[in-house]
Amino acid sequence: MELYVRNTTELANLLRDYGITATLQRVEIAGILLSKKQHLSAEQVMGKVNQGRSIVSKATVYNTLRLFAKKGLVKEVIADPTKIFYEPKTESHHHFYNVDTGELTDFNADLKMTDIIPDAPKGMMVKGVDVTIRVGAA
Amino acid sequence: MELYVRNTTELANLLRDYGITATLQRVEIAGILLSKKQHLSAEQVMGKVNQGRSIVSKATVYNTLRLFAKKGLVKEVIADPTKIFYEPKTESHHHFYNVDTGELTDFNADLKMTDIIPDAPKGMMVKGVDVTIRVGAA
DNA sequence: TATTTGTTTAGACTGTCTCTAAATAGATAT
DNA sequence: ATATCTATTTAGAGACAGTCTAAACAAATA
Repeated sequence: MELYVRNTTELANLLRDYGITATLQRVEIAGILLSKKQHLSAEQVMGKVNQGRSIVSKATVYNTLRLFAKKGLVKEVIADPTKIFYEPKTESHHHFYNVDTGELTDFNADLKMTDIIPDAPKGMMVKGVDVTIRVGAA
Repeated sequence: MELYVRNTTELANLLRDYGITATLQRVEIAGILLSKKQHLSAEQVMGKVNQGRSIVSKATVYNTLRLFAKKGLVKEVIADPTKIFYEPKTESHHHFYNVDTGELTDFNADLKMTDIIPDAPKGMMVKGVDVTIRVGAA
């Protein structure tokens, strides 16, 4: 599964690999978000996908990002209390969150966080571990 | 600094210890949130503080919780993408977040997370480390 | 061609949270 | 005490991310 894809057919195949029907709008959105390591909010995707022309509606942007996250193609980052960020799902990494600017930056998890976390409550399954390091002006 | 305080004068003193001017409204809110280990949203605090009668306005609830967090008396929990939760600031612990129900539960950090995290970016200071374990129906 | 199923859409709507400008309360000076 | 200044609270308007609805559209199948 190749991330950071640009080509339309490759993108369509990638979507199918994740069980997502490829449509024009979905390919457009995937093309933007998966082009490189980045964290984009729904409104940022909205802006980039509709540069000038209007291709994808707001509802579709929100629905599509949610769908991508549910299918495991992208990851939601919950760190900014005002909005969700989306990022390509790459190797295990976590985030610095700058509380002054709202900026997100990655750091690699050399030590697997899963090694040090407790078991999930009975009947529950661990869906993921998110580590956020809040940073700010010293 | 005694958390889980109920008594009004103790609460007022606690607020002063944290550099917060004690007012009727602030003491009411502190009394609710600091009474025990719990995670409350602003709207939940709003509901509890105004049982029947109306004592504290919405604006004051939001402003006060933000003030408490800034002064270090309570902690903001960013895990639910739709709202902020507030909790008494106790020993280092982290959270299970049930993605199906939105429920938060604590787990103790026997291993200090600060031991395994990388340095903050240049000129930045680490304000805190939050670990959220997303769980859901198996 | 008709039917079914899935996707997209504009725009209304919701819920959390913030802002504003006025009223109130508390503290300080005279 | 009384006047003055500063901090706090307030109702209500407003901002903004995100969701919902019901209709239009597209694609696949009968």
